[in-house]
Amino acid sequence: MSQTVDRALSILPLLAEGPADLGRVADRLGVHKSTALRLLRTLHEHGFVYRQEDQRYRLGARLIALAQEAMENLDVREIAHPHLVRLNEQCGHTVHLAVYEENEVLYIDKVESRYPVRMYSRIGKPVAITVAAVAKLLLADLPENERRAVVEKLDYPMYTPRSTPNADGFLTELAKVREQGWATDLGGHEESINCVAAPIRGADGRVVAAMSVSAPNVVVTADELLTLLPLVRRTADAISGEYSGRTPVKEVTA
Amino acid sequence: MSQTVDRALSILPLLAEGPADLGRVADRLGVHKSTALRLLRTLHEHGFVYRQEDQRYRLGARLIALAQEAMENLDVREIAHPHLVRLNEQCGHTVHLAVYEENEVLYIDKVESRYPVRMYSRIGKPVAITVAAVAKLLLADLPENERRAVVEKLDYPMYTPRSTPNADGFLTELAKVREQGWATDLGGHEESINCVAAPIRGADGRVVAAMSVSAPNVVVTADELLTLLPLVRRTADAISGEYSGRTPVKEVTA
DNA sequence: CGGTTGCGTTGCAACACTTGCAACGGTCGT
DNA sequence: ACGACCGTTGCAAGTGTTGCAACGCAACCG
Repeated sequence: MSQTVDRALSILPLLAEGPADLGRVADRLGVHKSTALRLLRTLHEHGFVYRQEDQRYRLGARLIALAQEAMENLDVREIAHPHLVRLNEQCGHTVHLAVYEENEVLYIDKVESRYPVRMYSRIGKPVAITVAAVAKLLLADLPENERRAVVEKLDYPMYTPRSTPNADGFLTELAKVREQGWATDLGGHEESINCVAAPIRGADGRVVAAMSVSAPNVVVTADELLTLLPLVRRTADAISGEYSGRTPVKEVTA
Repeated sequence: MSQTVDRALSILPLLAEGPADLGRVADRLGVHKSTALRLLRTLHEHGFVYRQEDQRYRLGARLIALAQEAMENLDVREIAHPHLVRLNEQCGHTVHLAVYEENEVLYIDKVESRYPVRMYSRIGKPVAITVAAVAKLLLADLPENERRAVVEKLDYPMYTPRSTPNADGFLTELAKVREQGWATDLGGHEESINCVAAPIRGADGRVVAAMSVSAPNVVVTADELLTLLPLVRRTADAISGEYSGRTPVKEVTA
């Protein structure tokens, strides 16, 4: 909607690929070097980009700090965290918390497995939306029309033979998940990793987040992991209860 | 330098304080509502802001994902991580990795203490720059004039009676730190928490990052923590060596 | 129930701001 | 020492941005 801002913001994902010099940024944006320079300067003033010694631009520290604040403002996260820790203490596996936001599912918290074999994932990383157990729960709860729209637009990469192959299969899966109130990912993302997930609901019953327990086959079989389902659901329900109980609206005085 | 972009970017820190509606954003920016609306729309298209059901704007998911990528691009981090983990396995305490960037010191990695009592800190959170041990190391290595400039501009909040009180005291401390090649924070930030830190240097000898071990008094006394100094320094040196050894330039084909 | 207030939204005309150009200055490599 | 390359700056042209005023909509209240 605003050309100038649009261009400036487009620089950031570009720099996320790695440091780039002025010429490169200008080329990728399709604008004159001087234009790119001025945009970069503005971004720099705000700390969104950083200029390293070799004069190339990198993403800046303020971006990281800001993202941090963004996450801390999510109250689900704060409420859920102690529950996630306790669950981890009980079962020992990796515990994740995720939310949905405009075509993306994002991990917003994580407690690491206590077993030596750990799965790779990072807070802030967009989730493999077509296969992750938490993603299924979050998408399953979207209003009918929105859900269809999102599902149609997705890609369905075959991470493994058991990955969700296409939109139709995914819709069927989502229907099942919505009905049963929990979800799994049995080797759909990484051959040897399974997850069980349960939804966290707000006072109105809508799913506001989802949590999961993940473990590799070498530690527990899928069947063994499934025996944790009641525990996971109880934990999710506990968080739901606490979350709907009060609405701790952080008031910022004008 | 670019008014439009400048305004747009100013919206983000503003939203970091908490969700805000259109009117509020316009007021804070000092522009007409329609202008603010268009800026917000552009930010929205790029996923930097999110519109919640009550129509108010929040920081968006893409911001978090971008910050994530920004951190993964820092090669010190990647190299250091396994060393941090090993150090944590050896001593059991919380291990931090931090870098300096334009007047801020930022934690970019962390391995949690294995003791039940943990200190609060978060990756991405700007560090208490006047007292943290890692901050001292990073600032101590700045070129004379830049160091003075930064130190003068800082605030010196008295978190505890042992916090650095003012610029002069800080400069003295930095001189000491530079000379001895390591730093401590003994209850300068939180009364009961102590840290020992060591610098990580690039091939040219400049400090590129700093790492620290932190533990509360209730677990180990300051003296006991200091006995870990050799171990911390060895770890830092190991990282330095590996970091200077190769320059794994991530090439992105145009 | 109708009027009022408050909010987000849109089309438009004026003009401020952005844009690309051309030229400069520095650094590196030959 | 020369040329090539990259970042930087002043300027004139014009495009994109801005504030305004008017609209639609919901909530609130008399």
